[in-house]
Amino acid sequence: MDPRYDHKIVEPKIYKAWESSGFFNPDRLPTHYQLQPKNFTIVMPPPNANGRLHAGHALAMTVEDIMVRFRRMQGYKALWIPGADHAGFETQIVYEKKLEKEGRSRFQMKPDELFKEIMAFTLENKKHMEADVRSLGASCDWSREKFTLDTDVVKEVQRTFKKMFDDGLVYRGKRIVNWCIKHQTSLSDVETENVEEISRLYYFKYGPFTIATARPETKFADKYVVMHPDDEKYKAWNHGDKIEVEWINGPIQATVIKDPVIDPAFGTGAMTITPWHSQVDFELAEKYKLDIEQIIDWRGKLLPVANEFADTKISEAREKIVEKLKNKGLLVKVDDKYSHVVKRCYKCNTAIEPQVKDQWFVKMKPLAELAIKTVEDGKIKFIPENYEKIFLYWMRNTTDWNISRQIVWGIKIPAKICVKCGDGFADLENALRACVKCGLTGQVGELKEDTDTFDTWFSSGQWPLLALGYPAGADFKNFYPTNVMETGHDLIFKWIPRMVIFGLYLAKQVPFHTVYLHGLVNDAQGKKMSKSKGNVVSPIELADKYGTDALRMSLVVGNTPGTDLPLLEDKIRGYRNFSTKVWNIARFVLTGYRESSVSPAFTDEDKANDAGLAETKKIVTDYLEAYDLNQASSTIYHYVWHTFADKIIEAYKPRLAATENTADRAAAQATLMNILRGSLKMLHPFMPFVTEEIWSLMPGMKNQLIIEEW
RNA sequence: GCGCCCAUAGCUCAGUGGUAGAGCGUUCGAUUCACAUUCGAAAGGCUGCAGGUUCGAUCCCUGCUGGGCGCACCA
Repeated sequence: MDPRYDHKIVEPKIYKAWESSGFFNPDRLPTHYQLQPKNFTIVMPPPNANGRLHAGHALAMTVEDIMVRFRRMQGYKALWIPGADHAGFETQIVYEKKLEKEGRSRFQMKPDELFKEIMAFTLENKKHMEADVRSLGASCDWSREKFTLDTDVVKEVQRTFKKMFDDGLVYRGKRIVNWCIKHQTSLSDVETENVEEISRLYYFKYGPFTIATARPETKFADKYVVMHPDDEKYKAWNHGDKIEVEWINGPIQATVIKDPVIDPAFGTGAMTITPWHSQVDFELAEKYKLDIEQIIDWRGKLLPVANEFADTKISEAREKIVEKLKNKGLLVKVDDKYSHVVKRCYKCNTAIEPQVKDQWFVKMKPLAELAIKTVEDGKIKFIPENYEKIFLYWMRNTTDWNISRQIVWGIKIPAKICVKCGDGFADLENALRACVKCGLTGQVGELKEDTDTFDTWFSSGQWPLLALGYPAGADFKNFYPTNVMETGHDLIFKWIPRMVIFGLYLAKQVPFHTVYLHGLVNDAQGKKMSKSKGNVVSPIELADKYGTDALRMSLVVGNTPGTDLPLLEDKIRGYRNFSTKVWNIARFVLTGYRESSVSPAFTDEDKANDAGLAETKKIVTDYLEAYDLNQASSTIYHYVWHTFADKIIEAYKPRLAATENTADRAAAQATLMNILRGSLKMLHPFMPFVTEEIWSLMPGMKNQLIIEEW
């Protein structure tokens, strides 16, 4: 054996050997595995095809690989399906930046051309992502790899839409959406960030009232003034009263609305509403069937209703409008320390402009109820447990889900929209020619194709089904429901609920029995890694420096699910030393190894040490079965280093020093070999490379360690 | 405002109803030995604060203080 373990040479060699042996594919496992009736399945959360893996992926790959390798060695038909995510909005933004650099813009391109370009770009980059997954030692079945824009995936996602449309679970509706004026698309709530801001709160005279607003630029068409029904200050007015008001662009007639959503203690207790650009206002408008009018266009500029301010950006218009109101004597006061929360685009940080738009929505209530019941019945186990509470809390407070996106890089919504009445219809076969709804009233509604694409989570929510070939695929029959969904705890809202819902809705069964949520990997200071902060550490570079095994150990030892962890280089170095230790243990045991014809005479010490190994294995197995990777890995680590190396080997040195092949020497040697074998097996899921390499150097080993019996 | 989590060694974090552990760091010693090092030893903790349950609480409960995160809002 080489005096030093060189991971740079060994790792690629070993991974290649695993791939060519075919054991990542459960169908190609040796015979005794085929007899094992139990499956173990994990569907990999597909990494973005466009990017390299980050530290969070490294943790995910490590955790999932440990689970899969453990079960494979136990004799399960272990299936881990890799995937690649087209990552809709994310990727389109990356590509738009590229276009920007080249002096182009997506708004000057034909949608299908843009789509083709992004596809080529994505498929080209996908190789790098896959290489990263391999370098982390992931024992996933590449022959089953799925891309989220594979033809069958696209077709099935569209079929789901049709089914939901037929079942009345999706509807076309005018609703407030989160509109990003930069990206020219609506965003779901999880794609926006709430940022606390200090702004000015302006108080204006509005007829007999004083109203407060942070957004004077939206107020041109405000013609409803709202107050709480029980507010003593305003008891002189009744719901529906008409009043004459001198307003920004002259006198208008306003209507009094009384509604309990108003907080009498905020501002003056009276406000005017702008239903097109505010969620609450929109809801009021719906409730009382009020007129709604768009004030700000899709690019964030004022519309002609603003008269002389038309075509001005809202940020520029604000102070000018305040100035005008001040000159008209309508400005009462300004509070410049008003703290409130503003929604921003999670990608470009642009302030979200609430807009009313015709979009497709998923009716969440009945689906959420399905999910709640299933989880309450204990059909899905959360690790750590408290995430069940978070899941339920979110599911109980969910609102309808806007699934329309105005970007090309995604799965097209197979629908037709009526030009006349604005209603929409699912249309998979491109068969609809005229509006059904208008047809009922004897009119002809011309239809146009919906050019929008699905929110990425609409398709990724179906991923466990799609990756297994739902509904007709053999894998779906054999491997659904999967055992574990392992992903970051930040996806407890974004992804997990949608997968549960689609699983229950489409397959009538949970998509997975266990949800394992790992923490987020931060930098050494515990700060979130981000490109803008420049503190991103590549797991691939660290693995290159210290070995993948060392990186993997550092990510699981002392780390608990659900808790964020810092990526500490010192810690990785510590486990690099451990892999060196393992290598040297093997060197010591194997280089002194001599074939012996003498039958060994085992001592009490030997028996005690064999028993110690068995006991350790039992403990580790129990931990692994409970998905406690921290305890499992810590236990092995201490056993191998501080029991096997420090105590047992030291104690056996005199017995091995015998020059003759005595029965005692044979016993000592056999015992050490047995403990080495057992240790390598236990370590293999955690440190697959160094253990497999040592295993190949052991005398009389026919199989790869990856398929050795646990 | 609502919800969730955390508080343990210098740092980063585990853990358990029976007066606490790891990695890194620190100190001392050993090392021609399988060891890009390793081995042996040591120092270091009123387990955030105050109550309660218990024979016994770091662990379970309540409150408080201090942090983190998520959600939702009021113009």
